[in-house]
Amino acid sequence: MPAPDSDTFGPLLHGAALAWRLKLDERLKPLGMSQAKWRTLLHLSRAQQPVTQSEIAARLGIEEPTLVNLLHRLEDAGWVKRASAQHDRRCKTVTLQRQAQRVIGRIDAAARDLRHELMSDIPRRELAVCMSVLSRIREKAERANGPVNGKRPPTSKEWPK
Amino acid sequence: MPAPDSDTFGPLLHGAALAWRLKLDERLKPLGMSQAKWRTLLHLSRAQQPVTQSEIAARLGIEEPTLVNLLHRLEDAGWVKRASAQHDRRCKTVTLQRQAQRVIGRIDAAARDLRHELMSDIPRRELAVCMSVLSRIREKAERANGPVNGKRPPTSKEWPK
DNA sequence: ATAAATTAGTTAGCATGCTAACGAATTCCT
DNA sequence: AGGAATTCGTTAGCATGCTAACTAATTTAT
Repeated sequence: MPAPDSDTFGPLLHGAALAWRLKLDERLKPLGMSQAKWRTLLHLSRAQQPVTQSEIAARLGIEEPTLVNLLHRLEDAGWVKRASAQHDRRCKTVTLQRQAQRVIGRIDAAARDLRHELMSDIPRRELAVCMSVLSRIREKAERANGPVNGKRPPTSKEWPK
Repeated sequence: MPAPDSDTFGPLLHGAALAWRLKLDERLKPLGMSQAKWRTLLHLSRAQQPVTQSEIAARLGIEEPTLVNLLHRLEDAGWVKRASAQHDRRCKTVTLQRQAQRVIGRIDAAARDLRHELMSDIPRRELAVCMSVLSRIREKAERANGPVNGKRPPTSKEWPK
């Protein structure tokens, strides 16, 4: 027996992540936002340079085809605009429309508020232990031997939360 | 400043949960399994009585329409069978086919192996701290005030992992 | 210089989740 | 008993992820 409660760690980890995500989604819904959308907008707002689609996909940890769909919806909703890049006609640069600039502050604030609500009264020492455990688990899960093939997931996702 | 690394806890939590799930999915893929499917099969295998669809949905933490689709795929693949219940003609009971019984042991073993690989060399005291932090966060995320409406998520999901 | 390889974006098709709206069966109330 | 409310399962339609296979453009290598 490695650890007393090892059998419930999985559900707990997934439950905590799920509850966090659902709560933020819930709060951002009135802004017409969903996780996929606001993550994309936040990333764009932080970029100094115009960004290409593959850069965004890599940063968000999703595949390009997934991003294409997402950008279509964001474009239809008037949040972003795509244009061909001059230096490389294969690329398209994605930029925020004016109205998107306005909501980004609200998205940021909601994420920050939630983070504080969820973690403010947890002693930082415990938080540090928890984070170190999670790091090791993520690390191992990303490197663990595959089933038969040695396939590897795309090493860690970014979460601008 | 509540905690030094509070800004990266969100990404870390989600990254760890994601990496864990991806790894298990990866290992079960050769069995023709995906998370949604093996979770359903595991639940059925543990039920003593025949189970109705709404019971399964509640246990898995998904909505009924979602389950309908999933059961269609499981039925097409020959894993489960549906039949109308006698006591209540609105209900259908779901039962495992013989071939499903055979893979359940393998699913269980894969989940157990992974759990041990990921957590075996983490000191149990640290694990306990981590779990207690995650519990508090999940708890709060599930109870935190909604955005405008007082909507509540369905309080914690089951993970037979 | 030009054929081969690579890269960026797209489309097609699937898996997994959701909400809304509905039909059929059952239960509840008077 | 009989109409109203509830419950179970379904369909329809959307959001978000994936892989595979394609086009167009650029870079690399001969």
